Amino acid sequence: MNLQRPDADFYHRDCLIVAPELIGKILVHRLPDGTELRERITQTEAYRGEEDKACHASRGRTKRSEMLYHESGTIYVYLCYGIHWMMNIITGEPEQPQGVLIRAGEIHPSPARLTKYLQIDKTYNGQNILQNPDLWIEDDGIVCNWHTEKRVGIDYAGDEWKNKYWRWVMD
DNA sequence: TTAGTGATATCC
DNA sequence: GATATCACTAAA
Repeated sequence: MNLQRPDADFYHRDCLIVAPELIGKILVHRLPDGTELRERITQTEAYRGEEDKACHASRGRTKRSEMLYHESGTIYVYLCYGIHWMMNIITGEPEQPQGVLIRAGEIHPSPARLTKYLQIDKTYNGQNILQNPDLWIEDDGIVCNWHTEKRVGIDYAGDEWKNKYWRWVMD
């Protein structure tokens, strides 16, 4: 098997390019006891810039949205509804807030269940996925077909932004 | 359909 | 300091 890991150039592109390319890749988390949890990504969503009303950076740079402005490969994890951890990977240029939400995996088809299984929480917020020895993306060469849909759970963002087909789903 | 849950942003 | 909001899930 020919395993590769996406490098800095992979993430250093627009989120609209990176999001579909993450489909089919495998997210791996190695626990302190050596156990490796892995899950193939089946769904992603792009959040792009301060003008994207659905993006956490739409209200400017805050303590929470800070990570969106960091260099590509930075991991952005935040707590939603008091219970659920959401994991994003930052893409594109620094200072241009954008990222890709890991929305679902093969076994755990929702963002919160995925992070729960992989045991990803705020301790990873702000770390770089290219530099953390215990968390990485693997490419086993499988190419998947996908289609796009509207993003979910962002009714507050207004018609222009909530109707964008910025969600990628594996077929 | 609705409760659960708590950090964050925004308003006094 | 107080309140409203929220990129969700599970149970009913």
